[in-house]
Amino acid sequence: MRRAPTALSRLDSEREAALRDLDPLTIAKLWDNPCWLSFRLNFIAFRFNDPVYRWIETRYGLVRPEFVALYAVGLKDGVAAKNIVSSSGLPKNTLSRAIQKLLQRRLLKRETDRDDLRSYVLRLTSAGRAIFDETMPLMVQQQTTMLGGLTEAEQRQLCELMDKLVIASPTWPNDLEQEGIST
Amino acid sequence: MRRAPTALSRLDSEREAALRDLDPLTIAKLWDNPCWLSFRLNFIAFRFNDPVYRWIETRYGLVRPEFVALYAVGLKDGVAAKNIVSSSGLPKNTLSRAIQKLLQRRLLKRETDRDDLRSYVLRLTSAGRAIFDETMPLMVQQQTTMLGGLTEAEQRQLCELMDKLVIASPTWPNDLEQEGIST
DNA sequence: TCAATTTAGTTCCAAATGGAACTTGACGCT
DNA sequence: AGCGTCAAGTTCCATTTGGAACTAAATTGA
Repeated sequence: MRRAPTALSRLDSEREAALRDLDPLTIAKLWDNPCWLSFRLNFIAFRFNDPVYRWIETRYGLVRPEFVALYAVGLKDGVAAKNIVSSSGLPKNTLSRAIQKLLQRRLLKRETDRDDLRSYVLRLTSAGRAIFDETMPLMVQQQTTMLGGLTEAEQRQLCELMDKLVIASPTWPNDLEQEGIST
Repeated sequence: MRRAPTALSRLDSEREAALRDLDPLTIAKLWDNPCWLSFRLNFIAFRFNDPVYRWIETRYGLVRPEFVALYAVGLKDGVAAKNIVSSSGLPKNTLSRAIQKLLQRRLLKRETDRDDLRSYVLRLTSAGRAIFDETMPLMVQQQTTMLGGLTEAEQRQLCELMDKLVIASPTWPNDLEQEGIST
């Protein structure tokens, strides 16, 4: 199933075969599209997210924002809703509801933050941790599958290039501006 | 797969400053997250999509699936709804409605496909083309801004690495499997 | 120190969403 | 040809979504 990184010649024939499986519009979005970054990001992200979230939904009955919250707390114990909002981009009311649901289902617990009484400190219950621990390897497996066509070095490169983008992201504008606001 | 922070000898001070602007949870998702690919994809995609779609919505009153459809037809004249579905991942009923709306607003026209009477051939009207032409440079500008922190060579690398992923995508499973289905 | 503003999280409700069933046409297969 | 299955696009409807207004707490600043 999983192949070792392939030689260029081998890749070519596989590549031909794979291209035949892509929709013609997908081909156009790849190679005849000035917005190459956006398409590749959204397409690859979708191919990761879609199987993962469908599996989580059928397995645990958790919808996407719920799992986003659970995963975030699993990664970093004690975060607040605001952190999940700013790292995920989901609207805060959606996350508020997701967290309520997780509290009801006892997958999450929370206590008010002593330093800021508006805020709550979130933690996983053991039931929540169990879901996190069971899901993580499957997500990693999906990632491994997706990266299977790249060499180790290429995987590292990709990771580092995307790192740079995320790190630079605070300097990007939050709104498109059509024309410079005149001086 | 755990990753060490990217080594950036010279830009350390800038990097420090940028890191201070990232949410602590974002930092954890970057460097303490086995699913590094998923996070980076979704985060960067969001930072592109969010400003772009908000601008398009306020400027033209087009919601996301509507613009997805318009953009697709702009890129490749004569596509059918099914192509947009498979290249975008949006559900087909959502796209059906989006296309209806664009037809009503005379941004799109369609004729039945002679070779398949179930299907329609979609084209932009000149009004639709005008929107496409006005939006494209702004999207490219946003992309240029986002890639501004990478060298030309790095941008090319990123593009090529993501290419390989998209090309390999037809071999990826559409569903997560917990245990191998025996051979 | 105390109004004025901002921030964390919640609630409200109109609108968007997407699964499932449906319609119509294409494509087997015998 | 005739029958069963599949595919393109639409419609139905229960659920989800997210903007906006809200509450309460923190912060600013004069």
